[in-house]
Amino acid sequence: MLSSSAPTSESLGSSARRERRERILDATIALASHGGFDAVQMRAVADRADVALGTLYRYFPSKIHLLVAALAREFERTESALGASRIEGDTPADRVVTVLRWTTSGLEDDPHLTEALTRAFMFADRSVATEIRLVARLLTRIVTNAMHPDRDEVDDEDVAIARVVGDVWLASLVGCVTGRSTTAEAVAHMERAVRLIVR
Amino acid sequence: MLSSSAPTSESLGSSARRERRERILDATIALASHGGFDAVQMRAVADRADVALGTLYRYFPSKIHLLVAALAREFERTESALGASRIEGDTPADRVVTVLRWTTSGLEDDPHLTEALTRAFMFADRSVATEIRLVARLLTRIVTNAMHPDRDEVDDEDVAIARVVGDVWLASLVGCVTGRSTTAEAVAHMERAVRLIVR
DNA sequence: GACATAATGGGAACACGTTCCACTTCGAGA
DNA sequence: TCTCGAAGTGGAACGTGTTCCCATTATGTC
Repeated sequence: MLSSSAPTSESLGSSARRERRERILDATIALASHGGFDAVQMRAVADRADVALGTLYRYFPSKIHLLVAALAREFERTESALGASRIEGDTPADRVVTVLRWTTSGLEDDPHLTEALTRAFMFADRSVATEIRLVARLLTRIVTNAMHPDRDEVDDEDVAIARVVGDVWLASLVGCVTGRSTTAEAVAHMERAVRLIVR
Repeated sequence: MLSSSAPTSESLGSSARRERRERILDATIALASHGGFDAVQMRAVADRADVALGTLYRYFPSKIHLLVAALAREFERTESALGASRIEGDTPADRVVTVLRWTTSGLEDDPHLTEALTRAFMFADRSVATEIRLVARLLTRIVTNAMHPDRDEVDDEDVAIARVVGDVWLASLVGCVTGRSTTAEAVAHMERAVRLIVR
């Protein structure tokens, strides 16, 4: 348990463990991408990642944990991709819209994946609180960063605004996934909401 | 199928059918209220409503349909309860906050029920679109009505605002259910959001 | 190198949502 | 009243998430 390397953050243990974890998440994304939430079957993930079912459950205690962890990894990648480039737009609202568009287009390229990750996020219960919080924090940070790319610190008000934007974003995703609205409608709704909220 | 009475709206058929439907929804609410989403087990619902499992599935093609239908019924009752009384508050924002508080307190009295209904709503997929749309419409109408209790017609802008409020409300519910925030925090967040959005 | 401990593999078993089927009951029209 | 089709009953059976068990393999210690 308390082995050598711990360069990142958590007690992820050895590199073999980390590799296996990555393999599992890769398999999850691949299956989700192909057939959505229902296609992410635990036995299929285990097969594809070349681990036993019991091992999969040792890494991720439920299908929801697994999918939310996959979502968190995607978000981390999105954030670092965004961090690298300047965000287009003159006003905070413009930049937020840009970021949301960018993120959303990434998602609409892969509707199955979006469906799987969104539904997992929405279906999660308290036992997934840690992972959920991680995702929520990432989302808020992405938005506040779009609002004030230069600032390192943001005030309370900005966080509240960013959370509202995040709420609308999630609700819009749910709207798409549940077939209540098309992607275009969802994007339009988000834009309108941002113009209402951010200034 | 095309029997006698159809006094309300849909093709609900005979009164025996309607009674059975009500009994099923009652059983659903009772079980959800007691033990949340997981306690709403189809066999248990069928037992409690005194119908066979197959009959239950004839009325509601899945657990999610069942729970979303129950949510819709609760919303309809909420709306008619609200419609009866004047809403306190001098400004649109105040009235919206009042309504949300009222609705939310109703829900927080019964956290299990809230959890069950919220998770069902969030987990729904396209096949539940009809019921989902019904709930969304009710929610929007409740908010727009709070904004303009006197008006019968509302403009496009108001609907957009109401939808954002609804989004925040749903996201806040999810936040509670997933243990990301306490009820008090959720209410505070909603209030702040409404002040930002409605004027 | 031998050992203790933890991690993994393989697979059976269980729970609950869902489907299916054979049989019975109900209700409306001849 | 009789008949026929629709609706309901009871229960078996299937799929998938989840748990459990134990033999096997890695990992770190002496």
